[in-house]
Amino acid sequence: MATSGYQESRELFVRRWGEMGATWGISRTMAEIHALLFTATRPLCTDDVMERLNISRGNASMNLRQLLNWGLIHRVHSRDDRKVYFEAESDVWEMFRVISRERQRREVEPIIETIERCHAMVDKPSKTLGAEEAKQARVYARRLAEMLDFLRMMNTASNLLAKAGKGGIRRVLSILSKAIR
Amino acid sequence: MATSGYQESRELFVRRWGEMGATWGISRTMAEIHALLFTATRPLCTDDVMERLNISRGNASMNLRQLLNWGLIHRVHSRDDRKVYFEAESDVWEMFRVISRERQRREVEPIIETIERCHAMVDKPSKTLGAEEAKQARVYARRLAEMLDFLRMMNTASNLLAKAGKGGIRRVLSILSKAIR
DNA sequence: CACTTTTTTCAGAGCTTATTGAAACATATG
DNA sequence: CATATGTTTCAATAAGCTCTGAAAAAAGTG
Repeated sequence: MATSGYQESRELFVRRWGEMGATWGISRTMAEIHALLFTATRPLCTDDVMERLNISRGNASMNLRQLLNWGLIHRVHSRDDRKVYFEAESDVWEMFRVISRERQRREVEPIIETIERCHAMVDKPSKTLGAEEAKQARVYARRLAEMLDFLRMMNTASNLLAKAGKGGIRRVLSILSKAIR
Repeated sequence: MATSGYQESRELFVRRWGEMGATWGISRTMAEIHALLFTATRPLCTDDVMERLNISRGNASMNLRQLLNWGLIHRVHSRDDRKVYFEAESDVWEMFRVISRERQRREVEPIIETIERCHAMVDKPSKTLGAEEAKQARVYARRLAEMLDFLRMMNTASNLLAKAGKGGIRRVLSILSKAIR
């Protein structure tokens, strides 16, 4: 196949999206598959993905599953054959909502729980500590409390955004831009 | 040293913060050093960091420098000796501002540039494309445009927040929570 | 239910990234 | 400016993460 500007552009996008994913803690291949499906005009099957990205069946399967788990892509069944096809969420706002909700659930909420536990461990003044150490413990406890406060607020904000949907997010950003300057 | 609840709690926090960093594309050690300094009640020197985290001098030096580059920690000079001490930004809101600004600058802005380039490559209808492919290219171009629109808006929002500072962020979140429900 | 097609799993290979430790480089001191 | 103290660099190594490929499992078909 001759490389048209279209194909060339798409390849560039897929590669670059993969690199970005990598710096955000998403495996390069998973991000590439996502980019491939996001820029596809029809659902692709596992073999399509394998061929376009030059990856093994196992790798494709694993990463497709992860993308399904994230809710970033969906299964589509064809009438013609018995393969499973995949399709990405194409609305970028919805995509953002899904990602931020999932990261919140998987990574932020667990760290909040940990910090709560850490805070509980130093909450009541201990008799086993010297005066100096007790003072340090209080400073430490206050910082944890501030971090908790912050993370909980982010959690709330994220939930609100998730509820708000596309229109809501746009509205918020517009309010935001006026409210600040 | 007997492990007080304080020390135990702090170790847990440092470990957990490191793990979280890792899932967000920040090296475990860098995040651990950051947590250690964030929870410290006095500035620490390289040897303190090495000892507390059981890491080599080179590793400590490299990661401390990276944290300095991010603007998450600062050098402090002691009168007593000629060592350099390090201190973390202790205001979580400021910390968040720094991180989001840096990620924007390092990772989001470059991907915006790439997508602009990708979009330019398929902007004008090509004569080398068949009718079917031209149609696909148009769908693709539209998706890129939507993505660009979204990322630019995020960029704007992030810049606004950066300008707004702590008070501003709080205010925005409060507006946000009212504006949505 | 026997057979075909498609998908998933996972142990080992391969690759990327992080870490060490020692040498080179800075900087302060008398 | 010689020496001591502290910091950075970087090649070699280690650790961790990703990918492959083939075998097992699952799903579809007549």
